[in-house]
Amino acid sequence: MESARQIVTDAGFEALRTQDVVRRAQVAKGTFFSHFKDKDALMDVLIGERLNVLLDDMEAIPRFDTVDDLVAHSTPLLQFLSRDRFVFDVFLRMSGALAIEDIGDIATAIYRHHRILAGQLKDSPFRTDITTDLQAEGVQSFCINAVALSFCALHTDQDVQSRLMVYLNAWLCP
Amino acid sequence: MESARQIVTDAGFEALRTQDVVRRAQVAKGTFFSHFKDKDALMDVLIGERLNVLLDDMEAIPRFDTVDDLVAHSTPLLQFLSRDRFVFDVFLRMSGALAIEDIGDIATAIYRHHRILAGQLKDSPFRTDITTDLQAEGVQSFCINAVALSFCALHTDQDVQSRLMVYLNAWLCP
DNA sequence: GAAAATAATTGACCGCGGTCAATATTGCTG
DNA sequence: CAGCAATATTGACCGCGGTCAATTATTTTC
Repeated sequence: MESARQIVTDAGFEALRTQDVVRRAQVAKGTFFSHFKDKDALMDVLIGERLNVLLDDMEAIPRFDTVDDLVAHSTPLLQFLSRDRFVFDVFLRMSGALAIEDIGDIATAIYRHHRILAGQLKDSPFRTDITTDLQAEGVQSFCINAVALSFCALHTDQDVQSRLMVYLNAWLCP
Repeated sequence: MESARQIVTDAGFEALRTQDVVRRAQVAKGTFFSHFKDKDALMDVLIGERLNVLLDDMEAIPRFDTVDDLVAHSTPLLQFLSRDRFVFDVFLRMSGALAIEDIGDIATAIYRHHRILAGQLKDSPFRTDITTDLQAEGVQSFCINAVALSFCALHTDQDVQSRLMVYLNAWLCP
């Protein structure tokens, strides 16, 4: 883990090679794969811990007074995901899991994000015709969509935040 | 292309190997990669043509009278995407492109889907406080989200359609 | 403390995507 | 048709993720 973190710091997520990790950690390749199912599993942990740091900050917020407020407090997460296409791809790939036993850190972080959002939305002055759980699911869906479009050459007219703002105004204050 | 289609028909998208494609097509590996940037580019065409068949059907619909109607007519697309995890991963990966010149068939199909939806929503009896363009973007976002959750072991309580129904009722008829 | 059972580690090896210098084919021109 | 340029094709080769039988280390048992 320490070797992997160092490589990511030095050269970025995309440049990480299992060979380099094991060389740095002074172990054999097989040892790596006895600890991690595959390379994605390592990425899952690496990205998961980054997400959890950002979620720690987010958890401290009691509620959102406005949509602007929500978007502002979501910015660190959005920026982390939209900074690196490779990271976003791993994020999408690991966001769900076919079997309970391989639910990883990213998927867990997404549930945590959902719980945090739902809690905060409970005390926020938005629409009341749907549950805060559903509101939170929608917010997450729109966050992903906004980040995804930020990577698309045909959608360079808006940045992630302003796109999310439009979505969430329509979603939370119809 | 013909070789690739045959392999997919016989063994599925995930089992496709460039080696097998070139062997079947009686050409060398290098020839394949002079026609396609990488394997994903081939997948993009293969999946893109499937999507366009489904969109052809969808285009024939004039409008949606209810959310149920919209969901019902979206079912073929949803089922295609949620049938095969590998296909959905490629779909997500190819859904945007960093540069205009590598916008592929899947990304193009997504724009087509958006245009079709926006056109149909124009004549549909849903909310009028936001543009049909924005409505369509939201519908797409929720479709992706519903499919993504269908692959997640923690969300087996609902099927894709009923999940989408909940989303779209909240989105289009607030 | 020796022997047996269990667990951890190793690195040669494989499969597959992708590259590229060499070679063959085609098209063009006088 | 010869000669040249442009284009298409080839397959040996590379990098990297992942496997697994063999080996070494650790724990358990009597």
